[in-house]
Amino acid sequence: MDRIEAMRAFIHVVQEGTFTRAAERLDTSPQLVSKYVSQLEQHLGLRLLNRTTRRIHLTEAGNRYYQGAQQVLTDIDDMESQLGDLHTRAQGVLRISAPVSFAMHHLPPLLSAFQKAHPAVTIDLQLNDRKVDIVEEGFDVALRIGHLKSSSLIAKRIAPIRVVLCASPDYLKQHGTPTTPEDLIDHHYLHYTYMDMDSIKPIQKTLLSIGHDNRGIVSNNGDVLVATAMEGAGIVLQPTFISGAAIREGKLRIILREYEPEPIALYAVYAHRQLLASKVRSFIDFIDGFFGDPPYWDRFE
Amino acid sequence: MDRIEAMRAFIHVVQEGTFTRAAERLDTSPQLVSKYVSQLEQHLGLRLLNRTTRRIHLTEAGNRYYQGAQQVLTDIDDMESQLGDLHTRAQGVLRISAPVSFAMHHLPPLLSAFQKAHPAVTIDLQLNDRKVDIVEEGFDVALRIGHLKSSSLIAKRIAPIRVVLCASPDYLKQHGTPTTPEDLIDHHYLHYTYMDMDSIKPIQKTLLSIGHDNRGIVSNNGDVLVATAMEGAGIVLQPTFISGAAIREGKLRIILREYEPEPIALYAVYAHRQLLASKVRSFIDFIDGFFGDPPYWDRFE
DNA sequence: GTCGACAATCAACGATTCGTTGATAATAAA
DNA sequence: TTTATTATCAACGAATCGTTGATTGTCGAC
Repeated sequence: MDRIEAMRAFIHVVQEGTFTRAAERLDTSPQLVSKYVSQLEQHLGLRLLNRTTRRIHLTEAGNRYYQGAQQVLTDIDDMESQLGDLHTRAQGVLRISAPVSFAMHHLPPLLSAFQKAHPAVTIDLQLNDRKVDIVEEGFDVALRIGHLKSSSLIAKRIAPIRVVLCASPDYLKQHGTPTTPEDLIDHHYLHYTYMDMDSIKPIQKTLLSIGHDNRGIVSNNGDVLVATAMEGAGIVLQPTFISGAAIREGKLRIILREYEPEPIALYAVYAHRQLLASKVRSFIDFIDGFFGDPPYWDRFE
Repeated sequence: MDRIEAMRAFIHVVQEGTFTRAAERLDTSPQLVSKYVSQLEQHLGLRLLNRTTRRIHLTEAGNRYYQGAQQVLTDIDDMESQLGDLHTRAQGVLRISAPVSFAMHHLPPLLSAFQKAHPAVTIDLQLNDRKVDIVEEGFDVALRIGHLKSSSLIAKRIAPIRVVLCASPDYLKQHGTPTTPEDLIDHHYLHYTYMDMDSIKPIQKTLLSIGHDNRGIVSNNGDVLVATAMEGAGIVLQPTFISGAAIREGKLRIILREYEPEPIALYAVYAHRQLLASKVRSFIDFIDGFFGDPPYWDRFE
């Protein structure tokens, strides 16, 4: 028995004064209304209505139940309509996890525009380069860069991420421009410790061997490495969303372009495809296409 | 879908942190709990829980719904347990309709005793000799005297009601004691206007003819007629619950005893047999047998 | 009074849903 | 890796739901 429907039926009977009219209101049959009320009485173990075929009178218990049930139903309706708003309008707190460097370079304009479009959404942006568990840590959505292994999560591809080798013109003039991966052996390499090596296989071996030589600089922050490369300290392998501006301005130059690995991608990762809160859905829609195709940071040539 | 059960399932999942433990608590299967929560989400149109196979986290919507649902469920439980009390303990207002004379003569001791046995019951006793509609006028129980025609109401027989012809010894000495119904023609008859003539057929004809002669007194109150008969004003046909005391004391003498009509009865009439509020059930049980068998007012010989 | 109209309930019948069982996918622990 | 645990899916029989037609009881009109 659906107690809520039964309560609704009972309340309508009381208000309309008759089973038949209540049934019309509820758009069902008098028989069903009668059944509901009977079941309700059975469940409660006492009579709610004294009824002849013509008229209806509330029992004392019925009177109390009527008031209580009315309250309960309005509570439920209020609650659900409130949730309905949550569903249709984007509102509430949107918790986002994102990689540090990418967020610092490219999220501010997006966040600003999104906030303007959805004023009722409060954004909580947590920057972190480790792989967070979005369910465990309560994130609505996480931005991730790389090749994602399959999981129960949904990963929507937002933009391609090119990773290029580059160095400053000064450095290249001084040490020569490599034309094959093997040429890299003689160079300074600015090594990024979090780099996902799976995604750049073609030149992986060479770079690793360089890394082992410890000739160069190691950091877990790409921005520092790129800036250092601009100073002429060596060759750096970094995504173009960091190095793109310097390349466009001529402060860095791409090398071994024909060995550039297949682009990896930026993904928006979230927990499910259906029954998504509107704030999440809106954010995914918003970020998808925001950066252009190709993304604006890749327009340096 | 039973939304209430679904809400209960959801709440237990949140509290226990796991579908399986919630299922144990609810004494059902994890599959069913999962189904319930899914249905709830489907109904609301949004996700309440972010779940991996190992852990569970509340969505923002889920958090709100959790609090609301918890409130709703406790409200319902409170309401129902309150009604449960109403059902098991006798309490509340008990509205009784009763015939005027019977109530004045024989209800006070019963009411007093009942009140002592069920202190939480407030009695509202309405005296009325017309046939009230207990549903229409909101009575819990009506006491009625007579032969009841069948109806949708339940009528429980409480006691036999003997109706006897009697007169004072003085009157009989003066006018003679009738030995056949035909003898009554020459007598004064104290006529009760509400008397149910169907129940006293054997002497009905004679009495009616006397009534038409208008020789005697007419009243709608049996007590007045009996008291008048005790003064020697004539013959009266009244139930023994009025005349019994006078007969026992020798102030009235029964006549035409062999023509005494079949006893009619006192009935407790109420609306239904099942799902009776405890106060009504208690009262019916209480009055049944209270007057003895035969009733104490008939113990005059 | 007798008849007709209306209201609630009862009975019975498909169609649907419910709740169980077994299997599957995914993750954490060992 | 393997094992154990967890949530979900699929499918089946059983129970319930909601409809239809008939029944009972009550009111109003002639």
